[in-house]
Amino acid sequence: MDGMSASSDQSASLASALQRGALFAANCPSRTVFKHVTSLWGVLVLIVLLAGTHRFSEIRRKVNGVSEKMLAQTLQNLEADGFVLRKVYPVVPPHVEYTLTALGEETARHVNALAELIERSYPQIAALQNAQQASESASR
Amino acid sequence: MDGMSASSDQSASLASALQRGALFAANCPSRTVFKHVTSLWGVLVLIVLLAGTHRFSEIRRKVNGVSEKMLAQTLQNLEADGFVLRKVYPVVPPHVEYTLTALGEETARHVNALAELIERSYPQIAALQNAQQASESASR
DNA sequence: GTAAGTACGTACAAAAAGGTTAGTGTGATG
DNA sequence: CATCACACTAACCTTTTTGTACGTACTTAC
Repeated sequence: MDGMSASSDQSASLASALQRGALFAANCPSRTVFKHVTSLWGVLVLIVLLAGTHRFSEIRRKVNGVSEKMLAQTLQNLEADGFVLRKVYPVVPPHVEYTLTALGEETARHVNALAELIERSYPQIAALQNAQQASESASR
Repeated sequence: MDGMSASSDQSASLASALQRGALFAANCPSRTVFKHVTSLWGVLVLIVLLAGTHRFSEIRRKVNGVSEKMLAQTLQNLEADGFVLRKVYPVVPPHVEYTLTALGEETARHVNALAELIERSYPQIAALQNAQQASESASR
């Protein structure tokens, strides 16, 4: 899928940019969806749900550091975008279950792969950052 | 005021959750790296650079809507994390080129796959959202 | 000589994200 | 009988992120 040289013509690059999708358009609604799934909490929720159906507080316990407010908001976004399914059991202590939809599962797998890649390469990244800091302070 | 006791109590559940990485730990540095690559501008820059080496203003023209400041910041982050390589030609009108590193290319491919998935499924998502809005206003 | 382009840095303002606290209503647990 | 757990919501406040405007040092084009 290469063959596209770095073109300097603006209309050509714009056309190719828009061909591949709307994400490159300035005020495009799919950017919002994208932010939902790539936000830190969105990512972690998706990965947790990849392991199966969870209740609200189960997710909260697994995703360390998320507040109830943020978790609720994240789940609402993911539900509205069709990534997770929310099932409410009308019992007296509330019981709500969250499950990935088919689209959510596919998305979560991509997200998980990306997360795993970054986690695996993090030691290397950290080493690089230390080296850069060292050379910076040496040049000063 | 909780969470500090987590280091001993939740360590068991943390261990299982964290087996595949540190992203689930509350204040883990790899979350920062993750945010760099999954931020909207980070994503779009990575995808643009997947097509090859670009100059600063070439990227700026392709990523519609990004300000110079944000683009500079994004590129600095991606460079510090080892995803992009910055090459400066010390000529009088400044000339700087940005290229993906090997790690950056692998990351960008993942990111691109995720972006393409979301773009492809966006029509479906938008339809769902319209349907949900319709049913909401009907129930009122 | 005036304007535009290049690759940023900086100061300030606006906006968004996120945290904290409190509250809901019942039911089980101590 | 008091507290906790559940699954949130609302109000309020702080922190972080992002945008805007401007400056730089120089060159090329008009």
